[in-house]
Amino acid sequence: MAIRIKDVAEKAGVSTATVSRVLNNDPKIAEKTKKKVLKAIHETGYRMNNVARSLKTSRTRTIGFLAPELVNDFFMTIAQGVEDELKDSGYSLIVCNSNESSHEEEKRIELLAEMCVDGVIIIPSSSRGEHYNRLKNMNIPAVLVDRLVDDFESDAVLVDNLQGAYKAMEYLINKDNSEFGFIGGDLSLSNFRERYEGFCLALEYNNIPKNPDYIKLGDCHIESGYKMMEELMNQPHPPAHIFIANYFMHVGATKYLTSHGYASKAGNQTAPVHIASFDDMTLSPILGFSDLTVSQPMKVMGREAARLLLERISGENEIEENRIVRLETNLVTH
Amino acid sequence: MAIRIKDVAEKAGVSTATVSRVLNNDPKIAEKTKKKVLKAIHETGYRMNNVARSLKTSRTRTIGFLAPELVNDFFMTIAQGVEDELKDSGYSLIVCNSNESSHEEEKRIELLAEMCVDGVIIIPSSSRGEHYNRLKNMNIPAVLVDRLVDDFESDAVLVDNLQGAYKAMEYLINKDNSEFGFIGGDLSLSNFRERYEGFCLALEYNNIPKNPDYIKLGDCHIESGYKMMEELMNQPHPPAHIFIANYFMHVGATKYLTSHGYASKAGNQTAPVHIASFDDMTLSPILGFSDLTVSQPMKVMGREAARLLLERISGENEIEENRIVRLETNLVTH
DNA sequence: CTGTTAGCGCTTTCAA
DNA sequence: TTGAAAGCGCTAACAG
Repeated sequence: MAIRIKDVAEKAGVSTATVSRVLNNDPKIAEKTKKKVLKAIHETGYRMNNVARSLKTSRTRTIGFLAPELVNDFFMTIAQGVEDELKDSGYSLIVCNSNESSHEEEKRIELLAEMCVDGVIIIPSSSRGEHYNRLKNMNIPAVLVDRLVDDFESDAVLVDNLQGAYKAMEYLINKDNSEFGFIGGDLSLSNFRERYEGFCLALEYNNIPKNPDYIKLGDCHIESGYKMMEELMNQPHPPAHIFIANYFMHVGATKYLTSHGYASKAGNQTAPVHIASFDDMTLSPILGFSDLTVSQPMKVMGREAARLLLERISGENEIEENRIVRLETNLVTH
Repeated sequence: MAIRIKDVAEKAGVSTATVSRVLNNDPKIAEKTKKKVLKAIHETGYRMNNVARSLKTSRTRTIGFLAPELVNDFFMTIAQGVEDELKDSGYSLIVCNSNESSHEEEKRIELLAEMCVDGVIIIPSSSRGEHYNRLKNMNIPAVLVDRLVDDFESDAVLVDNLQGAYKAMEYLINKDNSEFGFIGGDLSLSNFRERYEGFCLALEYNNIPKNPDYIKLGDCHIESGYKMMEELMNQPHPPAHIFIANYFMHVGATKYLTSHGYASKAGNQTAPVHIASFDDMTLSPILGFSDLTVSQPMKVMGREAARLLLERISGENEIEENRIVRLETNLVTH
């Protein structure tokens, strides 16, 4: 039905091998033949069948990107970074959704393996990583982004979460060292744990007592942020400053405050709470109650992940050890 | 290197054909043989090579999803809807980014065609659709979502944009029929044009004059929304009510107002402007100055698109005409 | 520089 | 119910 290499060969009066060579930019081909073939390709409207090529070469020139959610600017900005880096490499990205479930994640990985992707970039959906080993068995290189997992070792791109949280806390403490609350995600996830450690360290260093009632752990979603903020504000004496370890929880917390009639900082300084949070997103500037965020270099994270992966795939310099790239965060004031 | 069907066949003491039959749930296979094969599959850790299968069957069981941006909750929620619908069909989704460029879009379509996807769902990046015809040539069914394009006909899933805008305007007008501003995107895009028409119709019907100075057209991004709002507010007599035809422009407009010290509706009604906008997103409730949005059923749009596409792919009932599904919008007050 | 040819791993007639 | 064998469309020795 579709035009095959054979049709082009016949039209150009050459062999299929020659057409294939033209298609693959083989240098040792006569300029004249090349022209002839190119003309035939154009006239027939021939398009490569990548499935056939992949079967032969056992390379698909595709990379899988597995994120816990699609509707998530943080993950998708990282994906965009990956794409940017891949753009000129001839590789294309297959974006998949693990739906925040280890089980779904496992199924997706199987699928990507069956599709014979050349490599995979994963934003882990939990701290469980044992099922990633299927990739190792199949010799498919993987790079983790944002967090590490148990029972699986590979290249990874992370940010300095501890340092980021610490710096933000330092900023808050310098303004006013009263009580500090913390809203965060599951501490079994490496990134959240590190941010919590940064929070604690800053308090310790400044001799500020840590009040357990002020520590609220949820699940890094808007709804959870809302709930955690509610619990915090419903205390007899809520903390004046709150560090939120994740953008979406920050959004949820803001929703709570807004919908309960709290006045934001707009214009006055009588706001009931003062928030600093991890992640600087497009909407961060319009989140009231907050003028400080810890910005992660999302695109760079994606680019780095792609770079590490392409190096593994090309396999030029047999890399033995697992490489962990730690990127710096930036404080952003609004 | 990897285990092939042949290895399994040898282990089980049957032919490759038999293994293949087991793999494909062929009913006419002896229960005993099946058990034997399954055991061998399990013991060898065999995994299907989908590339080889696809070459043979010329079906990849993959669907391409092409959106102008990845970092866009609107597009990604639609993608999520597509995934939801596809979940139990054995098809998987390849999410691609056209980067809001017709040219990139064309390249992506080529790529998807080369990857031999079984169908494509497209959110067009512009009103140009002529390059989509390559899909028709290759007999790859396509479904458009969100907007129509010139020079290409296919199934499509849209919302009733005109009606949505009209309803929102009606709501605003009922509260106070003074001056109305409009901030929107490129009117060559069918969705924005329809929303503009709804805006105009509502004014006409209520005998409210349309002031050309109050009509601002940008490019449906945050920055543009900011700029358009700036232009509106810098007029000697800015309109009191503004309809914004897109969520991201609404965000930008809000950014402008917030960063220029305008007090939002929180608590008082002295806000300088009153905004209604298209799209109801998670953050819509915390956008000040606004208590009304037109909600598009994003997930349903995705599901419908997937449904239409799968019908085309299965090709059971040779559908002749192009089907346009128009979904209703909902007014949401915050 | 170009052609011949042997598969890549799978499915699917056809024959047994 | 199972096996033998012929390809799907492409690439890569190898030979010329």
